[in-house]
Amino acid sequence: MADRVSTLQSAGVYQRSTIRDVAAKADVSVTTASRALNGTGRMSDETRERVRAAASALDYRPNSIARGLVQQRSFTLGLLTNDTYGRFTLPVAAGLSAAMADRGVSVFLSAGEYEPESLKLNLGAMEEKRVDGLVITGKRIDRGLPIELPPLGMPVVYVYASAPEGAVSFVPDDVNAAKNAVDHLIGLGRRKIAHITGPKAFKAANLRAAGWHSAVEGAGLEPFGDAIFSAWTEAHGYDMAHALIEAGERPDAIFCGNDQIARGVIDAFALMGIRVPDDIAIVGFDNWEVFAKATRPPLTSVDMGLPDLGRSAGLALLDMIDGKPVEPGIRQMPCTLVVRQSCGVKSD
Amino acid sequence: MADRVSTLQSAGVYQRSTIRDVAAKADVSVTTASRALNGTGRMSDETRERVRAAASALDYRPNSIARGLVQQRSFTLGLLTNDTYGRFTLPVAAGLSAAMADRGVSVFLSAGEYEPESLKLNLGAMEEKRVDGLVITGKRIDRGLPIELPPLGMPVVYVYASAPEGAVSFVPDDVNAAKNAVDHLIGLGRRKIAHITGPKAFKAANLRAAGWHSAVEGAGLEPFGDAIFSAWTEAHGYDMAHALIEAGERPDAIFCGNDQIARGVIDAFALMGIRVPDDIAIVGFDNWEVFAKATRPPLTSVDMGLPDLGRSAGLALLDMIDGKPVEPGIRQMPCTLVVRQSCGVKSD
DNA sequence: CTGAAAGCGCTTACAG
DNA sequence: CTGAAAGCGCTTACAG
Repeated sequence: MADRVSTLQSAGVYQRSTIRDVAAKADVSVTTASRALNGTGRMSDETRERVRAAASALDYRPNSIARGLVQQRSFTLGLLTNDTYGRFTLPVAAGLSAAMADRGVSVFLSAGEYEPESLKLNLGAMEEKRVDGLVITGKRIDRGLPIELPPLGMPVVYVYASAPEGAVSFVPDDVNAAKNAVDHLIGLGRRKIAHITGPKAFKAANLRAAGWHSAVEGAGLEPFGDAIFSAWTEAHGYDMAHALIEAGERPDAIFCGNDQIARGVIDAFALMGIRVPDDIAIVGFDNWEVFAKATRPPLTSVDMGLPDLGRSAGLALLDMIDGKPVEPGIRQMPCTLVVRQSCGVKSD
Repeated sequence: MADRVSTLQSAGVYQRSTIRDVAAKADVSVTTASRALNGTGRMSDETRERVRAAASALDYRPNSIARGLVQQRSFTLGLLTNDTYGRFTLPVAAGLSAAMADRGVSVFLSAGEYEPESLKLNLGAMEEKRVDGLVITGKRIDRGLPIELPPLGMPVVYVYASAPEGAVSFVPDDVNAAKNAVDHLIGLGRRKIAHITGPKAFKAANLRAAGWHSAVEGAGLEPFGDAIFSAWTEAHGYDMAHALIEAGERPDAIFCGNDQIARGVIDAFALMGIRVPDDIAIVGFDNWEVFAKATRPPLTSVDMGLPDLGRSAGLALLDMIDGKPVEPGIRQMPCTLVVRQSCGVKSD
């Protein structure tokens, strides 16, 4: 049988070489070729090498569809997200997809709103593709899927989304992240630290407020007023900054629940002639660089390490797929504070 | 043979039903079951219905891996992007993935920098998965892949990236989008329209400048100075706004090459006491809502319709996969102007 | 150390 | 209108 040369281009059709071509060229059985290529079985180094050379000469690419059929694994994962906007999903997806690529696993993206209809469509597609597992991610840690997951017969992990009882999930450690950010301000000598954050209905807002509270009390200080629950927007940061200043006594620092609020606060202060950080230090949350780097001065902010969240979730999912025991529950992953100038750190 | 019930959960293993189970339950051959389910072949309505009922009772999901093996199609696409940041990619991916989901096609996401190493890794994975086609996207229309694509034997389309000669590619129609935006300003009575945009090295910046020029000249006006090439950042918008005002005569409108520049300009004007739009109208480009909605006043901006770009690219790719003739070349897709308040339109 | 054969779950000529 | 059989490209008991 003539080799099917992989670069052959007849009638626009590209014929890939198969393991049979490799076996024929190396003059071994298909069985041996398979084992040589996969590093399984025992055989002489010479044989293994001969097979590998043949594969390489033919530019052989194993067909993972065929492999998947017999091994009952597709080496694919599904990623479901409702964060069309991409603020959270793309970093998670990038970390996940990079970690998976190293292990020969590819990730199907299913972006869109979490509407029951489209969700079912996408889940159905992933079931038909026989994905080995599912990563479900969102844009807030207290909202999950709006539908009950049908019994899927595959492992699922949640990232930055609420998960049902007994599931494996990964979220940032909001409380400690907030605590560390506020500790940092305290370490820089700030004593009157206010907190402006998103809506009370968001769990993340409450956790960050708790971290703020705990840092302040841990240092033997009084919280500067109550946490101000508002909305996650610049406009609200702007308005709340005005309200805070008009209320009378000034804080010497504000820990903001996200970068957009921090941005609004800084803009308001600029127009009021309040200097950041000299008069009031500001720290944000998200480390969303288009915002954090664009404020004047650049914003110190908490980085949730979303790529790592995606990576960790993917690795846990792979373990589950391999049948290894994985502890259920919520994993709170550590965040890091990215220090820029808005917090008043001395530059060297 | 007993049906393998799809909800059976033995030793943690979930046994899906196969077409054999469906055939057995409907008391037909596997051949007939296949045809009934796919709507091919001719058979009595009664038979087809009986097969469908059996499939539904067993919660049968066709295994697209098995189907792919015989049909030599995987019903998957690969999406390659270097826009880790996600500004352009996620909208494109969402449009692509939604349009594909309706057709039973799933999309592999490969996000990361365009580093030759990781690119080869990802391409290799997609070849092994036997994707039916590839969508290559980026974050600027004049940069493509840093590696020569090996002969892949599969169709490729480019979106928001530069494409090799003879390829099929989709980009926004920057020239006309800019022209329309400036025409809008002219229609509102503005006569001295300046242009601040990104670096001269970016093709998009030159195209938008050309559109600005053409609109101004088309209306029999003089361009207000040369196009100001700068950088795509707020900081540069801010600085250029200062430079423009200090230079002497004021424009009555500025068309900005992106929303971040527009944001910087508006912020600078706010601090200078220049009123937008009363004194100077501003229009941006990208319609990136976190920016466009956060400026005071909200920003009128060009929307490139990225989801539609992804959608169109996917449909073209599907045609190519089906062997239909697809004209090579660059398709410039129309953009729309989203009117808010910064351009000075009268509110009703 | 190596190979012939069965089989993963489908589709599709081919035959009736 | 319906079915038996071959085959997509692999892996893996089983046998030697």
